[in-house]
This record gives sequence, structure tokens and C-alpha cells, in this order.
Amino acid sequence: MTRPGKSKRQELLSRYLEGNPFLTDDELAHILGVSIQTVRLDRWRLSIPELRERLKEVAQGIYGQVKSLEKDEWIGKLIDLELGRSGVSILEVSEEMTLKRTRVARGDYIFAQANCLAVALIDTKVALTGTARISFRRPVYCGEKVVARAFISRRKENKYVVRVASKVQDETIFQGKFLVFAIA
Amino acid sequence: MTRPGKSKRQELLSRYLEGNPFLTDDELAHILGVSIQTVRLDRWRLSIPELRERLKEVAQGIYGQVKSLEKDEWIGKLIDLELGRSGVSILEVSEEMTLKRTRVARGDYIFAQANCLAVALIDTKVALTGTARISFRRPVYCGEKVVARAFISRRKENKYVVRVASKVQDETIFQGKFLVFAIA
DNA sequence: AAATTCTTTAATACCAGGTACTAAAATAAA
DNA sequence: TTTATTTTAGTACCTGGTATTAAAGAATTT
Repeated sequence: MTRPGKSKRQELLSRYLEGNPFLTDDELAHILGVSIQTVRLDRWRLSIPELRERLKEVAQGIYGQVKSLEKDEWIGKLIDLELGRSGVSILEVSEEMTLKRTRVARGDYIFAQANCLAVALIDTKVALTGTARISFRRPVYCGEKVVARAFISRRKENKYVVRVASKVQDETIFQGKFLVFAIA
Repeated sequence: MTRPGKSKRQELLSRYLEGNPFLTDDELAHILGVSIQTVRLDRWRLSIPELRERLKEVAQGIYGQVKSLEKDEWIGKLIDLELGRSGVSILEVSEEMTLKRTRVARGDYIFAQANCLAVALIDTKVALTGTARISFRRPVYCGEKVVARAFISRRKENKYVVRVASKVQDETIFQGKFLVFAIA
């Protein structure tokens, strides 16, 4: 338990807390080999809040995001859902989804439908799309019905690979591979 | 402050907590118009943990996800970054990024490069891609250098629209519009 | 109406993980 | 050696609880 200088210790302390905000002062004191008072002083000097406040901040962080995602409207009608396996959703392209000039559906609606479906498959309270590899095959026009079919193709811990194919009648207009993360 | 029955109150209680896990027993007691003891009894009967445990759970939830994202390797070399505005990254396509048969780079590497860059632009600790609208213009071959340029094109609260264009020499091989969420 | 049972409230002792403050001891610098 | 800095100790107090015992109130049954 060699004791490096004050500034070094404080740097260590912030790094420890950055890596793991769940550490109590007591645990930090043990790790750093100093008294709990020193830890508290250091935290005060670095203006790092106490454990509970840190947790609250982290929790509020996710909560804000989750709420903002919840607000985002659900795109498409869910017509079949086998949680954890597959699902089907239908989107009828309405005027407000299209670009006025071309009467072509804005791509993000098509994407959003697929994304919503992909996320919905995951059997968890909150799921977020981490990355997605998608392609638009042809434009979709106002009035067309887009049928999206999705299934979970792989899973590794809390990561899911969901594949989605969207069709208008028999024509595939969109395909996507979504990497979705499950939270909680 | 009319008092509905016990089961009704308990249902209310769980719903309140589902909507806002940050409520203390005291606040719940006021909301429900009963004593704090009743709230605690109800929580116990519904096996809902105390505030601090709830926060910890939420915090651990996000933390798991953030860590899993952090683990995901950074794709591309960041060669220029103006935080909150724009950035440039270069990816040299190596053998392990390509499909053996075709020597074509796997699309997700191209996507990942753009996605990493998009997320890096955001001036916050943690940023997650919510949705993305992307297109691959032509295959990229082993040995080619992909230069991705990104800029923030819109912002609304914690949501950012980041546009990314990736080129090999003068040819655009990828374009993407990312909706990125800032956390905390 | 009286007895019984369920439900709610009260009261108290205790805990973790702190804050805020005062003071003394140890160490480093002059 | 003296002075200043740094570290440790100790105490009182806080929030948001747990755990337990007891009593008051309300609804049901007899």
C-alpha cells in the first residue's frame, strides 16, 4: 500500500469512480490505502458527489433517454408478435410521411417501422438500437402498404441481431440488420 | 383525497413507481393520501425495493449497456475532431474486415466507422445512436482507404442529427444520417 | 350489538452512507 | 526549528430507509 502523492491519488480516485461510480468512500479508502476522511476530502476537492447522487445522476441519465425514446411515436401497426422470436408490422404510407414533391415516403419512416419492430421483439423493458445496417431497395409511394417482418437471428448476452425485411406486395423495399441492446 | 381500496392503491402505487422510480415513500404517502407506513407495507407486499435499490438497478442497467458499447472496438482512425461540429476519420480496410470470397469489406465496418464518428461528435460522456438512415453506394475492397466526414446538421434537446459521408478517393461509397441521443 | 378479523397508523430502535465541522497528529517545506 | 500542508480522528446530524411491536379504526361475521 504505497502512497503516491495527493494529486496522483486524486487522479486515481476520479479514474476509479469513472470506471465504477458504484464505489463507496469506504471502498475507495481501502483501495487507495488512506482513511475515509481523506477520500471525502479528495472528493470534495474534485467536486465529485456522493455515491447516492452519482447513482441518481446515472439513473436520471438513462431515464431521460428512455423517455425521449418513448415519446417517439410507434411507426406501423403491430399485427403479430412472438416475443423473443419474430414479429410482423404493417405501415400504410400516408401523405404526411411523403415528400411533397415526389410523393415518395421519407426513408426514416420505413426505417422507423423496422426499427420499432426490431426493438419490440426483444423481451425486455427497454431496448435500444446500437447500430444498424440497412438498405433501401426502391422508393415507396403514398398509399402503399409496407409489411415488415423481423426475426432475431443471433443473441449474445444483452445484444441481439435482428433482421428485418420490408415488402410492398412481393417486392422487398427495405432490408435491415439491427444490433439491439437490452437494458435491465 | 378519497381513499380507494387497498388493491386499487397498490395498483396506483406500482404505476406511479413505474412512471417515476425516483419517488420516496414520503412522496408516495402524500400522493396516495395515506401514511408512510401504509406505503411501506404496500411496497413490501408488492415486493418493490426501496428508492436507493431502485436507483441502483436503473443505474446498473445503463451501466451494463454503456460498458458493452465501450467494449465495442472503435473503428477507424480519428484524424480530426471539432467537438459538437464535425470530424474526419480514416479506415484502411484490412483482410479481416473483408468477406473471404469476394474481398469486399463487410458493410458493418463501414457503418461502424461512420457510427463511431457520429457518436464521437457529440459533446457528452455517453451518446447512443437511436436510428440511422444509411446507404451503401458501392462495395469497398481490401486495401482501400475510407475517409468518413461527419457533421452535426441539426439539434433538438438531446437529439442530434449527424450526417456522414464516406469516400474512397473521390467516390462516395457510403452516406448516412444518424439520429444520436446524448446521455447525461 | 358484540366479537372477530383485516387494515392502517404510530412509535421506536437501528442501519448505510453520507455532510459539516472541529481538532489533533503526521509529514513536508522554509 | 518553525511553519505550512496534508492526513486522520471524532462527533453531531441527515435522508431514506428496515424491522418490530403495538395500538387504533373499519369492515365482517356471528
